[in-house]
Amino acid sequence: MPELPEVETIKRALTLGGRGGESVLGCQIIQADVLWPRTLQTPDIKTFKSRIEGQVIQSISRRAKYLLLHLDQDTMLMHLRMSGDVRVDALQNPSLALQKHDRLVLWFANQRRLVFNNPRKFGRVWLVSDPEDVLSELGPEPLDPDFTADQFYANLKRHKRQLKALLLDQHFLAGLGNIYTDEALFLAGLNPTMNTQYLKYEQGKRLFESIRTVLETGIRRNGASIDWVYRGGQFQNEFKVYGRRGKACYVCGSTIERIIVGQRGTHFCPECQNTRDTTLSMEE
DNA sequence: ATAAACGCCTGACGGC
DNA sequence: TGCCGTCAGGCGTTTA
Repeated sequence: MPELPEVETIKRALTLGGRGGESVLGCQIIQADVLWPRTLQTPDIKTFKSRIEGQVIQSISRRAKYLLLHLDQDTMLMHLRMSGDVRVDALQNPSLALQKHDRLVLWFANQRRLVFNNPRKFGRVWLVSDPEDVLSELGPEPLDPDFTADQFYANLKRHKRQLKALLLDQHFLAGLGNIYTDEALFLAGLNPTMNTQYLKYEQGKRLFESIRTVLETGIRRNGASIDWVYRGGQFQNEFKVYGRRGKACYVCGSTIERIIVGQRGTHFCPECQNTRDTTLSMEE
């Protein structure tokens, strides 16, 4: 489910309230329950429960697709992977039933609870004293004001890979997923299969700006809501290529295609995104 | 270095 | 109705 804008939306809701829940800042954890043991990446359940109980949520942040709850002593990190979601329940009725696929619960002292729901069980939670233990291998944050188009292009040119596969690599750039990558490549007019070795500076700069534009638009729309999981986002109404196989391109009217790139379903306009590798051009 | 195949999971959807 | 294949917002490991 979540890419950078969706996790950012959840972060803001947990910080400021919204999405049907209240802010969890200042909430003290009185008990933790792990309903699906493999949710916990580290430490073991017994240590997790004893360490987290009593700590207060001091602040909340996001790094790439990770959500970070900063506690008194430790940081709890969550990665939602494909189908994770986080909600806050107010317990007017103390026995309010948990929901299907709830995997981890933090019970607060003020009659609330934070629940990690995760149908496909891919999501993971960490409790560590130093979040860098988990985050140290991540690439740059695309919206970091100190990250520049020149740096992005220089990084691109250190690889000879299919462009989309590189953008999805979290070591290269941290936060893009399948939807926003397809949308950014369309906005930049670049073919997802082209090799980065043929990318010109102007193309790289335009890609950098397109990535920022789609991420910022996604955040402004509170992320995208698709499939059976609803989070109140609206960005799905602005998809230009994702999920539009067989439909007409809004720009040129060509039929949007779906191919596989880097093991992922990939949507693009063959006319607007007809950049191609030099080698392929010579073969044609 | 790059990339493919596969594993991890549940559920929705379309075709027959 | 059931059954079946396909697809799904991610990522780690293993294998070429």
